[in-house]
Amino acid sequence: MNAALALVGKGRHFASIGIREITRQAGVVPTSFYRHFRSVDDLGLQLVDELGLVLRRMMREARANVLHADRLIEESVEIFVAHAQANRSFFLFMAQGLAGESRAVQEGIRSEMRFFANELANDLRRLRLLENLSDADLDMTCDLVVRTVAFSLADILSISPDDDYQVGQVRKRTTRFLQLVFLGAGHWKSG
Amino acid sequence: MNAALALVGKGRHFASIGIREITRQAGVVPTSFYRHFRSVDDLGLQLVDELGLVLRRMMREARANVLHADRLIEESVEIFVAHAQANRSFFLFMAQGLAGESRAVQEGIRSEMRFFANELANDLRRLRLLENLSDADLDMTCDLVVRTVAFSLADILSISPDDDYQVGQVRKRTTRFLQLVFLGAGHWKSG
DNA sequence: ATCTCATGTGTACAGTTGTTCACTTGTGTG
DNA sequence: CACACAAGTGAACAACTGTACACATGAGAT
Repeated sequence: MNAALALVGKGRHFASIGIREITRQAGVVPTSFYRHFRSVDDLGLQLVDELGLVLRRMMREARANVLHADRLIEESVEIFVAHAQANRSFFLFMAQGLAGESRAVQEGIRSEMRFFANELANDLRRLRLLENLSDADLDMTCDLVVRTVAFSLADILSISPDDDYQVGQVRKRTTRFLQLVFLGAGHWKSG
Repeated sequence: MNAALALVGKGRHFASIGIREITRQAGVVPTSFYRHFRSVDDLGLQLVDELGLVLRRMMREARANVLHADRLIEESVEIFVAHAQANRSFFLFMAQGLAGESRAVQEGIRSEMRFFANELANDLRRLRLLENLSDADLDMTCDLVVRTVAFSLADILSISPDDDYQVGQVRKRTTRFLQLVFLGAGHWKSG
């Protein structure tokens, strides 16, 4: 799995990676692959599971470190960007998988995003934010938030992590996007 | 190019398609490929150009047919969904290319999206909508709108075009997303 | 001390890939 | 009519692919 991720991190697309390539990167003979996975798609599914762990770690850190309610968005975006850079290959895999070749992987990633959106909705309820929204509308808003952040992934991953200026730009833009969405949500009248 | 699109439409990922596969689908001998393209990436770039035409046609139709300013969002979404279904393979290619393997294709698609966002901003200015926004903030808003719509692509493309119920759901959700964004934009104070 | 079993190895095979080269063929232009 | 030329052909190549099978090895349990 690390080998596959490494290849993705080097710019390859998951859909174009083969068994031999993976085992070569892992420093192991091709036949060994079958000791662990039925196919490359199977490996992909297990990667999705691990991606879930990465996302959960990120959420936990966000919950622990976002202290000032008034800077909630900025700080969350900052944590997100930091995690995206620290787990570059994982998030590359995620971005690829969303429109990937394996229906199962696609569905898995989407399911992780739904989970993430649900958790976000719960957090907002707990913080007593956006109480003007019905449950369905809150879910809708969180869905939009998660999508927006996910799209920023593409921005982050396509620039160099060292380019502080560009990273700052992405961070600023993502923050504005979310502020806009929350502003809209604050004025939304459910029903 | 049609052959490549057809393969994408059948569920293959562009990054995993080879020359022989394309020519086989086209009913032509592999060597013929080189008469037209330097490489598969080259073909991808030309597909991006054609994608640009598709998008422009869509914009033109939207401008011609969106009559009632108060139903602007709904009607635009409807036209978008219709085009996404009518050009399924093209939009699949677009979704794949966003996180694809070829940097050039990636950049091309992004550039098309920027163009689209700019045109949208111009239209809104012409319609005297969102006049409370500075130019930069209007651009930002349009960027968010285009991203949101692009993400809905993934939803549309992953369901069957015949499943009217699901298509309706996607249409409704996308409309809500955009209403939320525009509501936020309407209350946004530039500067 | 022996057995089990997860992991890895080596060899093999048939099928596929990208690319090359010299060739045919049809079509429009001078 | 002759010619140029864009488009397609067929054979060939070495490199690579997925997968099968029998075999090695080392660690933990009995």
